[in-house]
Amino acid sequence: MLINELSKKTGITTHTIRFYEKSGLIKGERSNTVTSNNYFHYGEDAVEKLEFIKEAKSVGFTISEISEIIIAWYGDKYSKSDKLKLLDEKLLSLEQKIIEIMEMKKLITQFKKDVLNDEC
Amino acid sequence: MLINELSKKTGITTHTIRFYEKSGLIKGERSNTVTSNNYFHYGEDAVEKLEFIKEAKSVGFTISEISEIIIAWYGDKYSKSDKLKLLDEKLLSLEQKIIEIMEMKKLITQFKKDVLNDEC
DNA sequence: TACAACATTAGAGCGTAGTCTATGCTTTAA
DNA sequence: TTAAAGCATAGACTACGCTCTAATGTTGTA
Repeated sequence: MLINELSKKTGITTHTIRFYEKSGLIKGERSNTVTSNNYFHYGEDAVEKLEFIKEAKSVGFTISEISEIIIAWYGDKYSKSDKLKLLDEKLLSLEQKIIEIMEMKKLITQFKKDVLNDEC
Repeated sequence: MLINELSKKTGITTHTIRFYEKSGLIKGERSNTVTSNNYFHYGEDAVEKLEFIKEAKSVGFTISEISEIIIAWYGDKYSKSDKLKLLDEKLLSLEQKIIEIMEMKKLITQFKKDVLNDEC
């Protein structure tokens, strides 16, 4: 599919898709049969990756972290054990985020008590 | 205390403290007895707020969200019930973040399985 | 064949959250 | 008393993650 269709399928603008492509998160391919243009073609993997990027962004991963995960997931740059190591690190960082959020919940719950008791 | 001491106590640079002050997150006071300078003085509340800001940032709250929370916590701009409502909203958004992180954990765990099974 | 719709690249602009520099005044310690 | 350290303000600069514009070429439908 071309970029416009990819955009419609994912709800991500073509501008942003191109930005992600420049950032190395996804990769379109030029047809080796068509020579009249230099349009990029995308497969279902691009849809999958873009959906992943949306979710990964919402949990606070940066573009470069997302890039690492995608390379560990799809790429052939790392060895199997390196991929697993990287993914485990990301799982750990997610655990850490949950802990921090729990602590923040406690804090805000305490703020609520303070408000109720007129302590500030 | 003056800004330098506040900085040392919290580990936040004076530049960033001033940035937070401009953003309305903390507020120093000028002494009404000293007239030879216009230095800002900070109390323990500033330390408390800055520590909170650090934690709130790490869970992904923006400056303007943090500002809202601090106003609900310390300020007298909102009514009691408005404060509680705002804090409850923030608690809900934290619950939502946890759910998203759980989903991301599932995804990455699946990626690990894919890697192990050479499925990508 | 005209023209709208879509493709590409390069590069400018923007909001957020700092980070740093310059300038000038004040305080403090030698 | 003088030099170093600290304080204030204004404004420039930076990184990240987009977002948009301009210029130009291609495709598809009336």
